[in-house]
Amino acid sequence: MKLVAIDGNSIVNRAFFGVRSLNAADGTPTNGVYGFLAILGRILGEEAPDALCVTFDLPTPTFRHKLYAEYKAHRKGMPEDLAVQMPILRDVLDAMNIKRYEAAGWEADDLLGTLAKKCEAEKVECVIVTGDKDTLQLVTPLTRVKHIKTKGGKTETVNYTPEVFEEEYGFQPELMVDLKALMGDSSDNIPGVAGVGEKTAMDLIQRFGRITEIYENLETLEIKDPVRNKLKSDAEKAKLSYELAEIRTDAPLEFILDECKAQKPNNDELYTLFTRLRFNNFINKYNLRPPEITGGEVANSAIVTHETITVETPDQVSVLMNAAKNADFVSIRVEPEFFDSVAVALNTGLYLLTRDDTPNFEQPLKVLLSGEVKKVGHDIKDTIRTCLERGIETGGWIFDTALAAYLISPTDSNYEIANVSLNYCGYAPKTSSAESDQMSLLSESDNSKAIAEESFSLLLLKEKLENMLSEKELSKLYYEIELPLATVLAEMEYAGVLVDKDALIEFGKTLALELASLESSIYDAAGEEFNINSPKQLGVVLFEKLNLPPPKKTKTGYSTNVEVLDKLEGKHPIITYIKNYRELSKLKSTYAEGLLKVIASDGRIHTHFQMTVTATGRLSSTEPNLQNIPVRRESGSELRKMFIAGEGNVLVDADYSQIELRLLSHIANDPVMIDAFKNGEDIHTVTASQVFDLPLEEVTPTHRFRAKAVNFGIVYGISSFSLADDIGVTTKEAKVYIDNYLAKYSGVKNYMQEVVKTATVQGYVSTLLGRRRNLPELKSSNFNTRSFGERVAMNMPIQGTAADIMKIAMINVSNRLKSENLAAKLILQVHDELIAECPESEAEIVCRILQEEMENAASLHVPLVAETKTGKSWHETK
DNA sequence: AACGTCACG
DNA sequence: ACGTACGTGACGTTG
Repeated sequence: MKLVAIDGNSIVNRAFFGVRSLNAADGTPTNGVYGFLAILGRILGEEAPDALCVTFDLPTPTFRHKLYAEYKAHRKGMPEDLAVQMPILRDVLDAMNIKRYEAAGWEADDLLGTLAKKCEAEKVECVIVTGDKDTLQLVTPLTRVKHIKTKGGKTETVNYTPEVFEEEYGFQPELMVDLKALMGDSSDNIPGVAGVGEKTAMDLIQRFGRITEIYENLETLEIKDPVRNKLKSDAEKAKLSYELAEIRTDAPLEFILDECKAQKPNNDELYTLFTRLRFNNFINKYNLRPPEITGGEVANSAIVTHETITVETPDQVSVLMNAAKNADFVSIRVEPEFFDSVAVALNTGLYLLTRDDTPNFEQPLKVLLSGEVKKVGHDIKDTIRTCLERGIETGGWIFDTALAAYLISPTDSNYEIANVSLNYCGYAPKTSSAESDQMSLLSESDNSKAIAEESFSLLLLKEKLENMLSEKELSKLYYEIELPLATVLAEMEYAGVLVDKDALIEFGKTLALELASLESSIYDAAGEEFNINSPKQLGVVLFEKLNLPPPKKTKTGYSTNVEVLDKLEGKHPIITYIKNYRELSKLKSTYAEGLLKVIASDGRIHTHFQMTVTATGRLSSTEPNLQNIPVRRESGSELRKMFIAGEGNVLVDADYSQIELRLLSHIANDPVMIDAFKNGEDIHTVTASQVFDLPLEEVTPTHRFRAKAVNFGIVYGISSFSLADDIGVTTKEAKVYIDNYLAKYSGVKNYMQEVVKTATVQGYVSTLLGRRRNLPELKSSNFNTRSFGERVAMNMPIQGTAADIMKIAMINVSNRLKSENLAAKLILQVHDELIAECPESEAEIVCRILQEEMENAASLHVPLVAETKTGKSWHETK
């Protein structure tokens, strides 16, 4: 029989300092709880105990040593960020059904001592898990102390058995109290004997044992007189220190081994907690399932029971269709893959239509998806795209719960129905997507049940989220930008981009040949064969075998990234080969081969634009990512020749010129910068002339290059170190540039200060259009975290406003193309660049539309400028 | 799954 | 003294 007793305070403290900053959805710090659970998992794996408990100090302890209360009072208080996590940890442990021990006025060490003693009495093995060494005095053959320490981000454990202890200290564990009595412990405010430190104390204990022995024979001991005198004058202190250091074993706790024995966690409570804390990996680890809806929880809703009615007769169909058409709105979920079932929730009931059960299924399905029925969906862009692919006309989408949840809190990690529902309505439906891994194992009826549950929860969510949007003044942004954009994006994805498949295959082959040749050159130069793609192996070859000087290290070893290689170039021929190899191998794997895999049967690539991913409001692109197709280097732009227009078509490419800096000038209301843009000047040259105090015509390319880096740096929330690193000057020099910049652009300086200040007070930043990002980081006690928050506060309004403006432009372009009956279609967006494909005959008008709509998407203190170009390939438009 | 690397704005 | 720019996604290696 084995009990593991965890020193809760000590372990959570260690976890708090060892785990990077983490936050729950509402910004509450959670890293201590997270780390605690990680350590707990590890312990359980190592020890496989029969029973488990955790001890805690109570928040307001009354000290048992009244005389020395002042010592304890000095003890450093817990950081606020950790203190708020303590009740959460208690809740988590309770939900896990793990026994907690705490007693007013008793410290964790005493509780552990008491537990250990009771175990001894029952001949139960006891493992004390702790992060400090105070409890080592408890070690016996039956009681072991598992000491956890963090070393360079990794946690190490030492198991103190009596043998291990004696090996390290040279005396028996029970003498630990005596040691402390002599040497003291500042962290526990044990005074000890003045002038006696660890060395002397160890020596005394090793030679003479107990302090009682030492004091009884003080005059005759073989020790130096100064030590003897110190011991003599602090005899009283030593005695008191002994009492302080001795862990008591008589705490009033009722230890019942059975209560500590392994019990199942409370699924519903733990799932709810972990979701709130955003501990998704623990949800998986403990196999937790979303709580199921019970009658009681939904009693307040319009639907008292959420029993699903399967629509099976023509009569039922027509009744439902009438109700749906006349309702203010319904909510809807469609089985995503085959559209084989659709669930509709109304205020009057929850209905399921399936291809198998519902007569003439396609007909009601089409009506429900059409503009005739006003409806709420979740991730409607996806549904709309599927409708387009299946030739189903669609419209009437008045709300998207995923988009709403994103606007309310854009930093959440996922917006699946179960999560959103749990966050905002307090329960989670059984979902189809959350169990996607087991999708194939789900029977058809389970799947249908899932979408029915989902549609039901959307109904509840809509009301809640709509209120929150309006509270946070996000409604305009939501209804005028995000919601209409979903349709535009669905159409863009559906249109896709044509690629020259044969050319791409050829490109891949050419790359393969060049790579093979580089590979043998590299092996020759290295004198051995190794995996060039492994940074680890490459590091060994470069810095150990070839003895090149390693300029930089990463956490795990040598850094071999391109900056490092640049510094090494010329020192050995292998470097150039490796740089070329890296460049080509990236092209081959990510682009040549990667893109080939996703060319659809129509010869086009249909990316997925994600609307709920970025913290700033930008889109992202996946499967494949078409927003990071190479362009900067020669070899990469080759690739853009393969992104082409269809037969008789051209690509029209429009991009904003310096949109972020223009927005900075506007938002900061900086007269110098605004002037520069109004006069149509080159902003980097102007900045160079400001920073280096030169007339415009004396600005050299180097000046301009550095000024450009400063401009970027300002937008990102600059630091002199990084700027220096970026442009290769000293930190000191970089600082001069920045100071000059801020002196000349005083509006910018002022804005940067103000935005951080306001964000700290409000807890969020926002764009011109009202998009928000919460910034719990600004309240962090950690310097790095806080600095990060400050940079984000400076950057998000700029990047985010640019994203908002581009979204407006996209909606307006899309509308114009339709209202002017053009065949042109938008096909891509790359943050500040918008690409359409159209018949050659439309090229001119489409250019004009793109330019006009992009430039007129917002009215600022400076003009917005968009430049357009036409070509048969993406390469030609550059 | 985490890391290092590198592609883009 | 800290550790260093904002926002993304994909790939290959490694533990």
